[in-house]
Amino acid sequence: MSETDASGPEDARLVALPLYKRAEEAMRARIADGRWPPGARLPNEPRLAEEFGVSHGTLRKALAALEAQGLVERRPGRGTRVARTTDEAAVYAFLRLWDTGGERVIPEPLSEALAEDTATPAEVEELALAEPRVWRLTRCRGHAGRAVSLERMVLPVARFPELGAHRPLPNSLYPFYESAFRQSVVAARDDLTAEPADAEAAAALSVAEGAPLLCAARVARNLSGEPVELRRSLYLTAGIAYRVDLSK
Amino acid sequence: MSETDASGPEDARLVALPLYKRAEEAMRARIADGRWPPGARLPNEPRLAEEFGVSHGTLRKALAALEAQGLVERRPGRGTRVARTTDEAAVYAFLRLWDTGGERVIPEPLSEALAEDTATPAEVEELALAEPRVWRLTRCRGHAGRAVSLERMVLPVARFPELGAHRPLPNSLYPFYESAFRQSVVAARDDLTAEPADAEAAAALSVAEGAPLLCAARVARNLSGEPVELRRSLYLTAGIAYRVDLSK
DNA sequence: GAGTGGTCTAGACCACAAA
DNA sequence: TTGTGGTCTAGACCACTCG
Repeated sequence: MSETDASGPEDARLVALPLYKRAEEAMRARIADGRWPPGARLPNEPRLAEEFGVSHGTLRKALAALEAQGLVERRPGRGTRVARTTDEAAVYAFLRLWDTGGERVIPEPLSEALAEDTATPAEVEELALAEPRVWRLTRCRGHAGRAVSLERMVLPVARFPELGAHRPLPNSLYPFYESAFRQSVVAARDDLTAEPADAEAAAALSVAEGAPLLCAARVARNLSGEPVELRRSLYLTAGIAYRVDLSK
Repeated sequence: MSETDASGPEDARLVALPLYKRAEEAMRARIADGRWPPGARLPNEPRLAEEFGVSHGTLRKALAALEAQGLVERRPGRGTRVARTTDEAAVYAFLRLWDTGGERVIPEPLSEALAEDTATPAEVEELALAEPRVWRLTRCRGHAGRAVSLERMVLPVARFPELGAHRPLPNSLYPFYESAFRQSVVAARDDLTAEPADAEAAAALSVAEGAPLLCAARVARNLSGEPVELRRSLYLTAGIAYRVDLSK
């Protein structure tokens, strides 16, 4: 049985791709556009193989790639489901804080402020905005009795309508983006620098102005690679570090 | 043909592992212990499959895992080789600096100092040293006409004998570790913090004492997971950032 | 017991690289 | 031309989950 997104040689863009790659991209597209929403169960392997016109082994190679990227979850005897950002592993993927004792750190919310505003030209560029209205969310979070981070988020109003109706916002924003606005964050880039504390950060984190803070400037993206959120986090790295594991 | 490291069910520790995993671990062991040194060419797939007593497809699944981890390189028509740390991709894996223009930054050496010393108790612990003699290597590197990093490395003398005979050391240390001392770095963990510049860093980087610097505290490990190098890099993040790509 | 994903095989054919 | 890795198939059997 032929499928529009697993089309044959008539599609010039896909004709050079191996079958397993075509099946992978077809399934990725279904997840990205919502035909297979987070949590949805996929047809079983024989069905998918028949649908895409490939063998069992080829279809499994495509599914293995999606699983490796954290897009689907497979369990023997249970089936294959579209992964949710809610899952613990996905939350930790974007929260890289560890304390000196070797334990993960999850800061708790201390305060938040939300306002609607017009994006700066740089923000319009970075968020690829067609319409310059954005939310500005500022959040202070703490750990072990003291404030450790000041985060300033920029969110397109077009992607997050009525964000103000959901306050106070939950501690974990990405699962909330997914469940409330169908905006799944699956990738992010952090540019890390050391910055002197400005007046607002100094007050929020109880340090002197000019004290060294770790700054993480983030662009968070969805499955289609579209920017969804800008975030500038300032961390007071006393007893806490931003951990990065590197490998060949 | 049977192999000691691809043994049959008589090996209780491995009996539960699937065949592709056993083949993968057997090959990983050969790379780790030097039977297959960096750059060495592996037997072709049919030979390996016969040697491990598995089918073509199963053997390929094991090789694919090693390739994904950057341990081997495979090229159609050419064969499979053990990857070298020298390869460009491997060097960049541990150098995460980008400038604001979106270009990679590779700092050039400005000065270096090397001394033999006794490791602190913390260093003995982190490097799992049986013998406390270490090299202390301090290096200052620059980019675009100004000093941008001050790096302090700690290397076990037992792993790096006669390190002093190789001065001046090359800019890329990890390929040098591999070629000169058979010490391949395949993984590292950076703990990032913001620190005020001490007197030495302030002088080396031409900033005021107390100025914010990005500090990367690294433990670099070989294929067996053994710590090979401790490194504390201080970066002047003016026009430069430490970039991290995160994904589910 | 029915249905799911996980493993493994044996063989075919292809594209690529080097002698 | 020879040998390499890359793709794909058809079918088998297993382990797990759940009703």
